[in-house]
Formats: sequence, C-alpha cells, structure tokens
Amino acid sequence: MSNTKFNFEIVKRSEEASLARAGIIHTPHGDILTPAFIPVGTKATVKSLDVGMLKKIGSLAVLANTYHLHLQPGAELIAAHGGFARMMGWVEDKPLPASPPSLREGLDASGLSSLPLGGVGEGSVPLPTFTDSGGFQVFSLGAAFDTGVSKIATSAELSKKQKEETDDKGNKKIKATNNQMAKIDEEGVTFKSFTDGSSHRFTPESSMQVQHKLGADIFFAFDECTSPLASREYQVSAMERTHRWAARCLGEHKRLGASESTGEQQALFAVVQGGAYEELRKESARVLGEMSVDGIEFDGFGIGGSFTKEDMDKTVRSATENLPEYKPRHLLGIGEPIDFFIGVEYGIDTFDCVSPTRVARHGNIYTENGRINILNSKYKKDLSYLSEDKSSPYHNYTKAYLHHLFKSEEMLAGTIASAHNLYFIIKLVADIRVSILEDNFYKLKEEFCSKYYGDKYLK
RNA sequence: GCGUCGGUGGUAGAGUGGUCUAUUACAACAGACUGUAAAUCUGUCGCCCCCUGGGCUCCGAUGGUUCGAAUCCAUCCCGACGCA
Repeated sequence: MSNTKFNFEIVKRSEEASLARAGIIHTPHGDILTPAFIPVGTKATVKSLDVGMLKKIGSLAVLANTYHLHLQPGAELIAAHGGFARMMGWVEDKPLPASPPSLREGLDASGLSSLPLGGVGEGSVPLPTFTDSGGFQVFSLGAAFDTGVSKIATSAELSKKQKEETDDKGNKKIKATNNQMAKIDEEGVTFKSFTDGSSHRFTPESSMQVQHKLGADIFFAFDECTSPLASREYQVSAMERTHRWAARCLGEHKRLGASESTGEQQALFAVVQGGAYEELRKESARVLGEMSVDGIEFDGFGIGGSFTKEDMDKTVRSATENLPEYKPRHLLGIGEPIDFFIGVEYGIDTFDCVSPTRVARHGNIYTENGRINILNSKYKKDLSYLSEDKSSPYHNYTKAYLHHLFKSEEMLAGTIASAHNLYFIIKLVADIRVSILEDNFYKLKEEFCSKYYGDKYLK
C-alpha cells in the first residue's frame, strides 16, 4: 500500500549541525514547511482561538486528541462532518455560499450521516491535521494523576520528587496514585472518563479505528508514555510493550485502509520511547524504524515519553540518529523556546506543545526578552506593546491593556495572550527554518537565547 | 429626645469569656504550568526579629469585672430602624 500523497522532502541539510534539516511534509491537505510548530487543539479547538486567528498567526496544521474527542463528542459525529478539520472549520478559505446549508435539512434517520460539511461549508478543502493517539493520557491520567509529576522536569526537581516518592529504605511509597484514572495491561488501557468517570477501553486497534474516523493527515501509534520517575526496568518493559503495540497499530492501519471520513490515506507515525536512557532510545528508534507489518512501514516518527530538561539533547539525538533519515520526526509535547533549538539541532522536524496556550491563559507572555507574567502589578500602567516585532498580528496591544483584561477576567485576555504566544513560537520555529536554509542556525540561537534567557544557555 | 439592633483585619462577613492574629469568601501580592484531568493549581496576606522558632500589637473609644475579654458591665462616639 503506497501513500502517494504523503511524503517528506528534505530541502536542505544544515552545514552547521549534522542532524538538522529544513524540509516539506506533503500531506493530502497541504504542505507543512519544516521545522514547524503545530498548535494543539485537543478537543478540535485551539483553546480560545478561532480558525481565522490560527491562520493569521501562521499555523500550518492543528493537532487534536483521540482520547478527548472519542469521549466527547464521539468519533461518529466527527466522521459525519468529514473529519475534525472540517468540523472545526480548519479549511481553506473559500467564498461563502449564497445561502448557508441548513444542518437540519441534511439529517437522516440516525441524525448524522448525511450532515453537510462543517465549518465554512461545501466545497471547502481541509487543511493539514494531526491527531495524538491517547498514549499521553496513559501517563497524565495514570502515573501522573494527582501527583504533580510533569513529563519534563529539571534533574533537581526530579530527585526531590523521587525522594518524596520513596521511603527511608528506598522503597516506593504507595500514595495518591491509587486515584489513577488509567490502568494498563498487555492488551490496552482502561481509562476513566475525566468528564463523567465512566470506563473506556483503549487498545492499539481501537485507537487506530478512532483516529481513522477523526481523519487527520498524520496520526500516532498508541504508545505508553511513562513517568520520569519510573525505574529503568519499567522503562524497558513499557518500551517493549510500546513496540508490540506499534506492530498491532500498523496491522490495523493496513486493514482499515484510507480514512473513512476524508477518503484520504493517512500517515501513521510510531512513537519512540525509552525514557532518558540513550541506549533504550537507540533500541526503540531502530526497532520502530525497521518495523514492517503486512508490507507497510511507519511514515514518520514521534519522540515521546519523559526525560529531564538536561537530558533532552542526548535523548532526542540517540533517537533521531537511529531513525530513517528520510522520514519526518515529531517531538511530542515539547515547546519552550530553547527546546526548539535543541530539537532542530538534533534532527526534529515538527513540534507540538500546549505550553504556549496554557501559560497564555494563565497570564504568561513570551517577549523577546523572556517570559513575563502580565498579571504582575508592574504592568498595570505599562504602555509598551506586547511585542517589539511589528509583524506580529497581536503586537500592538499594550501590556497595561492585557493586564487589565486579565485582572477583570475578560475572555479576550486568554485569546489575545494565546494568539500572541502562538505567533511568537510559530515565528520562532519558522525563523529557525530560515536559519538552516541560510546556514546561520547557531547565530540565531545565540542571538535569540542571549536576549531571551540572558547567558543561561550560552556556552 | 426615647427605644431597639449593631460597630471585627483592604471589603463582605463568622466568632459572643480561655484551644483568637481571629473561620470563610473576595480583593491584593507572588509562583508554577512542556503529546491539555488546567481560563487551573500553589504560596503569602497585622508589625518586627537571631524566621521549621520567638516577640509585640489587635476586634469603634475609654474605663471596669475576671487568673484570663473580640466575647461580660459602664460611659462615650458612630450607624440603621422604630416611636415621639
């Protein structure tokens, strides 16, 4: 089975960093120029932004989540829209029809199947999309639930947490993790719904089935994202299980064929695991890179799992060095400014991350000179603009205005902050792309980081 | 003028003899957040210090009762309501 509409073209390899490259991911619904940052729209919405704003800030694709959309509103409804891109209106701009199609007229007996196209209406063409498999929820609703453990921590934070998690004799304490909302076995994972507590079973096969209905151009194998606190022994067994699940995903993907909601062939990415252990990352990358089931291989690779901030470079590198170089690599859930330089330097093509939008809703704003908390009283009368970058569509709001919007809890606060932060990040990664094309990657890194972080990341 | 009720930390509002620097909420001030359980969560919030502890001050004002008062009594000041 060939996937003719999906392929990855390497436009230029960096002459400075041997693993870095600029490229283009061609998908059935458009091209993604890489390196690129993909905004996260978990529930088929990038929180607080509409698609007009997404386009305005230069978003090339949107990544949604299988677990969330399966629970609400359900894959059937999304398939009835022709996939989540159409449902959320993430489509190419077309003139609006003279009279908008009535949703009621299109309903059949089941109330679903002949629903006309969502978003801006008939004739529109969806734009590129990703879906995550639900593998991250194995961690966030499982080992991490109610513990305050994040998948990325500094090594200092990690050793502190490890101490809290073990008693004097070095044994693991049994604590709040009894509340876990996810239970793993060899066949799959049983989740409790975060909306109503009901039980839901995910397996590699069911994740593929749901993702075929969601209809993203790029989707991920169902993996087990582990905790950074997990032992090496556990990382090994989770990695090996992820590999067995990957093979099942490939088989099911082959069996399912093209997406039933878009009619297009989707690209399946495996997820490399192995925690912060270089030799495990290497093994995982090799196994998944060579994996072939029923004559098909993975179209690309995600780097998943947990590692410390300090280990990110080695972890990513030991994976990418061992992956087929002509296939795209996505660094799952990573996205603070410095991370893009690390990721791209070691061969990452795409990123997604909730951080820009989450911290935005909480009042944190990326600026050329570092991240600020716009809620701080010092911004109350600050008439300077959010950004010195005049190309930013949201640069010319004053800090005092955004401070006021947050203080008065206006909805627009999170919207402007999210749009601003996403533009900042999308632009940063796009600038990194240009720096590879022009062979001045390290110059950009030094310029950006010295302004943003001071001397923290400079050698 | 008489009567009744009431005056608590930035605000609202608990507490009505010792466990009270005083519940709670809001406001204020900071912090955290990396494949979204998150427009969420955490901390501080009378003053001072040798700050995992200690000292001082405090519930309209003053005086008193008591071993001990935000809490009881007296007087005064202020407010609301009722009656003249």
